[in-house]
Amino acid sequence: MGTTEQATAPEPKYWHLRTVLLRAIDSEFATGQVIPNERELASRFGVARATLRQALDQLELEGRLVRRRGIGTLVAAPRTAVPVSPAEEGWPGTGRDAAWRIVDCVTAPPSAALARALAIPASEQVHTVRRLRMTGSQVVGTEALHVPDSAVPHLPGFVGDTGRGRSVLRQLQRLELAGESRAVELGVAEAEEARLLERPPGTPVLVVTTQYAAQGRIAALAVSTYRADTCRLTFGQTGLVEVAPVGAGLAEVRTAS
Amino acid sequence: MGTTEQATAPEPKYWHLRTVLLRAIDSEFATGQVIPNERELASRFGVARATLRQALDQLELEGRLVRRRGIGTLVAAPRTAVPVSPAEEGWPGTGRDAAWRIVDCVTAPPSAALARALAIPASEQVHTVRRLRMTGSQVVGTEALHVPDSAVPHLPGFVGDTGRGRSVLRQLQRLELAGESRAVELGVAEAEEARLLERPPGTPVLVVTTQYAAQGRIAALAVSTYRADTCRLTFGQTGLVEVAPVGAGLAEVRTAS
DNA sequence: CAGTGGTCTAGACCACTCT
DNA sequence: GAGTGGTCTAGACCACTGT
Repeated sequence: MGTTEQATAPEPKYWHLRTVLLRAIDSEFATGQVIPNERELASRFGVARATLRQALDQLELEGRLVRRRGIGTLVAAPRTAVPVSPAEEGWPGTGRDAAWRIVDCVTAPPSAALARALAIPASEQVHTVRRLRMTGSQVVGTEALHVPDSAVPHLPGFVGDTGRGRSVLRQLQRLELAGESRAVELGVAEAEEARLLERPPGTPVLVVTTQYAAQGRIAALAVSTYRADTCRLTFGQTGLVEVAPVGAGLAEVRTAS
Repeated sequence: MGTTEQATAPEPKYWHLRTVLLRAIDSEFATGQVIPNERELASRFGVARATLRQALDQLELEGRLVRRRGIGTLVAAPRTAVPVSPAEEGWPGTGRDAAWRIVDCVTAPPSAALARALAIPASEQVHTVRRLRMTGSQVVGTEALHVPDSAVPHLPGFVGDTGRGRSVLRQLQRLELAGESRAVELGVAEAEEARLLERPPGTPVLVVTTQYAAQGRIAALAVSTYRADTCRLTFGQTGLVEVAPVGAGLAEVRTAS
């Protein structure tokens, strides 16, 4: 039997369109190339623009298309692998490599939720370092690194925002890292985050929550958000074998049988 | 040139709606409760139904709402933590715990992409075990575990689909696991996958690609997909400290400053 | 300026679930 | 059958980018 089950599957138009467009961009377009505009495509396929946009929304979510207002819709580059693990991002990314860029550092009492997550009394001050994760000159992620004051007792007095941030990171680095546990989930970027990521609000992001344990307590809690459209997070034991750049071929592998 | 122009931020209606609705479901509704229907909400807020739906789409993507056709829109339960690491999901999940359920197992030559990813010649047979990841009786993920024939040479002759699947897993378990590397990215569920996840096509999923290394080669490649709406993937060194159930409080922590 | 994607409207019909 | 979310239409205007 073929693909012709009809009984029960009235495939929505937008889903069919997505499939057709996906095939098209895979075979007829190169990375970075502009595809025809939405009104053109809609009329070409004989659907309303809203319906076509539904299909494009899907492909954008999959990281296959990028839409730029005033410009057009482009075929996206394969997602960039972003290493997320002690070795690469380390305690600090102390500036040795340019992977992280400190935005600022504020010291304040924790919110209730934060105090709970850090397992500290609400009265203890918390240093929050805001950083940007860079890939070359591209911002791909943001991070809020929350550090209880007691974990980094020896901070210098008068330095700027980023200066204190650097000090916090250096202090952390001196601690013996006993372990870390992570969680990854899907979220959307709100106003401030979206601005830092240079994306509109509502942009889907991968949210990574990391608890760093040292000296039998939680030494830091990092909440990082990465652009879901352009990032593939890699958790390498940096093992023997390189993670194959499955990238765009991933769909192939997923559906291979 | 500065990125800090503010001028005017004409916040879209749907984004404002999302914020309002989010506050409402946080304060006035309990998990599992149905919120007013879309037509009702749209007229209450004085917007078109399509605009309201845009706001609901966002909240659904964030895992805060669940929409059920014919029923209504419900406040979603906090995401369930799904452990993803050797200890918990092991080579096998050999059936000892009910976390995985084998669907079937097919043996066939690999696609070009798969052969490349496994670093084997295209002529070698590959066993592909399809499994479902369970949380209680809920299906939260699917997996295609690709194993080169040469990694599991001692398979029994005549057993059913799931029987061979079990054998493959058992064989893998006997290998010494040298390391594994993972990647996580956002994807959408296509037809077959969507069916297994009991969701419509296009459902956002977290795609986890794992390479298992043993005996200096790639012993297996797993491509797992987890429902992004209901899952929080945890990568525990199963360290000292439990990952705090930041869950719904995560937003708080993210925006805390 | 013209052209692009982003937002929004006011309808319509369909598929599904429950009673 | 009544009520829900899912899909789709044919328009409109806005915000942004290039020239």
